Amino acid sequence: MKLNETILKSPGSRMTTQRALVFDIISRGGVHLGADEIYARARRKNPRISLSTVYRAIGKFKELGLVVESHLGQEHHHYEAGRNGSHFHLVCIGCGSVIEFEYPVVKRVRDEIARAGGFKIVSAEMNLSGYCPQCRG
Amino acid sequence: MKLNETILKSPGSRMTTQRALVFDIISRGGVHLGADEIYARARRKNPRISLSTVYRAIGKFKELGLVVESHLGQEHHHYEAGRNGSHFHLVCIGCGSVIEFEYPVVKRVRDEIARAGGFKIVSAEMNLSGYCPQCRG
DNA sequence: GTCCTTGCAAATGCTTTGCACGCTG
DNA sequence: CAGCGTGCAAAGCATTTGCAAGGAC
Repeated sequence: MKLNETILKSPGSRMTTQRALVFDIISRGGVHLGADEIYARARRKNPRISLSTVYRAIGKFKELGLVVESHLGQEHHHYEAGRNGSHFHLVCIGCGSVIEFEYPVVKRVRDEIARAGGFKIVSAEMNLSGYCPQCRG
Repeated sequence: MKLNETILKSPGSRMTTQRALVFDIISRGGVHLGADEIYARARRKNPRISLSTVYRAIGKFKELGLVVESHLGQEHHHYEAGRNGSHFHLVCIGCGSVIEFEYPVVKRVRDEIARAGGFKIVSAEMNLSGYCPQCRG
């Protein structure tokens, strides 16, 4: 598990059961979880955990690069554990399911843009929305 | 101007001075404007306009496809007038400026994904963040 | 004249913060 | 045992909504 190492390396950060729990949930969550869902699942293991702790844990993980935030739909944020930006999301307008695509296009664009404009790209996000095979028609 | 025709064509929608004003501001706003900025500019022309009217106007324009909403940064939404999804945004983490790129990649991905997965893509958005030539180093 | 739109104020939903106590390193 | 992390409650923002009055067609 990467959490322990990373947290302990970062000066002034401590390892707690709450953080371990939140990180575990985000890592396992195949789908992209919202803060509320992470909170709900966390309470099943630790009923005393608070929503602010969930948010603060997520914030720390983002800061350490362990978790990536994405903006699916127009609603709240979604989180997923350590990936390196070469995939993107496809949200079905019909059923709300999120399909994840691995695709080198993000990296490709990244390189081309960086070369063309002198930009240093730090992160890339791509979101498509439409209808999945079941929902279209 | 496309606003009049489009509004009048759509059944049960009416043309008002407030809507004209809001649409004009979004159209001219070279940068991508947030609701608060649109509101601020609108008040300079019409001090009695309310923020809810701005939001409702934007909502109507989105519905009619006249305006596109994007999620730059993690903050609030930004709006821009009628484009056809073949461009994307690059946000500088240093100075906050938004650079807009025309690039056929979105269309390309769209077609490939649609073919591969049986998806019908309705809209696509791509956001990159990083450092512009002035801010990096 | 009908009924869509506006303005105001209050409500909502997600996220953040202040503060005293608890626990990690 | 110093100081970061937690829980609770309350605050903060962007956005939405209810309602009566106003305006477009």
